[in-house]
Amino acid sequence: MKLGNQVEWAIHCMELLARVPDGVYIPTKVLAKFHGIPKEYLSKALQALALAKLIDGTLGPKGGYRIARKPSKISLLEIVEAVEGSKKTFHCQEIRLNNPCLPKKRKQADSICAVASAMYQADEAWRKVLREKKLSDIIRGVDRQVPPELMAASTHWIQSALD
Amino acid sequence: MKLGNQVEWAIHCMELLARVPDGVYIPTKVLAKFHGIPKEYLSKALQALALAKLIDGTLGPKGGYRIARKPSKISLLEIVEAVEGSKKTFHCQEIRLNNPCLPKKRKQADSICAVASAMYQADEAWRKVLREKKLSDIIRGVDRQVPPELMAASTHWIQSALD
DNA sequence: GGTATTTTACTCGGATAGTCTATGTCCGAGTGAGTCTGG
DNA sequence: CCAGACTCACTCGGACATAGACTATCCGAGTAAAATACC
Repeated sequence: MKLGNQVEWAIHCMELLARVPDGVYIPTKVLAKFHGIPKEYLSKALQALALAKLIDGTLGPKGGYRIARKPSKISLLEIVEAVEGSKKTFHCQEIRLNNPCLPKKRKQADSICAVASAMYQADEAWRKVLREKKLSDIIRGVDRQVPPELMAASTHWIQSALD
Repeated sequence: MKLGNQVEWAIHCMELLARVPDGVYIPTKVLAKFHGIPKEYLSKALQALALAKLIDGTLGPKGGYRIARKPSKISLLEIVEAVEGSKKTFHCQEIRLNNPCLPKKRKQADSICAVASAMYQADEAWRKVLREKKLSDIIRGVDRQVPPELMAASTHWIQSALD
C-alpha cells in the first residue's frame, strides 16, 4: 500500500500552475527542471491531469499547461484519483464464497462482506480528508512556510524560463 | 494505491482462528482449502502474522496456528500492518528542496511540506478507522450475515479436516 | 506599413524498454504425536 | 498393563521462479508563434 511519486509531483505542479497569471502556459520542461524531476515521466502525470480536466494543455511555442479551475474548486482527491486511478484501495475477492459448505447454486453474494465493509470505511475516511482538502489550502500552507524572498526568486526564475 | 490480497486472506483467517476453541491449532492447509486460496502463498501471510505476535504456530502433527490474543484486543490495523508493513502510504521525496533558487547550504527541510502534511492527515484518518475496528467487530458482523446452518456446517467441516 | 502565407521550432501525446515489488511455488529443518518394545 | 524410547508423518519457515506494475525514456503528429513575402 504505497502511493507513487507521481502524486507528489502532480500536487506540486498544480500548486505552481495555480500561482501564474491567467492565460500563461507552463511547459513540462520548465515544471520538470524547477522540481528536479525527469521531464518525460512527469509528462505522464500531467497527461493524466489533463485527461481529468484539471489542467489543459496547448501546443506550439509558448505552449504548455495551465490550471483549468480555481484552486479552491480543486480537491486533492481529484488530483490523486487522476494520477492513481479511482479504484478503491481494497478490492474484495469474495473468498467467503469459496466456503466448501456453501451450496453450489448460492455462489453469489447477497450482502457486503463484513471484512470488505470495514476496509471500505477506512478507504472512505481517507478519501474524505482528501476531498475536503483543496488545492487552495495547500497554497496557503506553502505561503506560510516559504520565505517571501525565496517565493519572489522562484517566480522570477519561472518567468525567465518562459522566454 | 492498492492493498494486496494477503490482507483479505489474513483477516478472514484471523476471524476463523478466533472461532476455534482454546488450544486448538489449525494448519495452513486447512485454512487454505476452506478459503480456496493457494496454500503456499497464504503461508507467507500467516508467517507475517506470527512474526507480529498476533498468532502463534506449532509444528508436528495436530500443529498449525492459533490466535494469540482475544479478538477484542486485536485491531484490523495490526493485521494490515503485519502483512503490508507499517510504512506510511505517502512518502515525501522533498522535491521542494530541488528548487533551483534555493541556496546550496539550505538544502535541508526545517518544516514539514504542506503537501506531505495533507497526505499524512489522510493516512492517519485511514489508520484511525482500522485501529478502532477490532477483530471482534468483524466476527459480530459475520455472525449477522451468515445463516446459522451454514455456520454450523462450516464448523463441522473444519472439525473433520483436523482429523 | 499592413496583411496573408509560409516556415519553423516548440509543444503535447502515445508507443517503447528497464526495474522493483507483489504473487505464486518449491523443498528442507524441526517437532510432537503415535507406535513399538521391553519390563 | 504401563513406561520409555523410537519412528515417522506432519508442521512451519525460508529460499526460489514468475507476473504485473511502477519508473523512466524515446520519437512522431500537431500547432501556434514568428519570420517572410507580397500588396
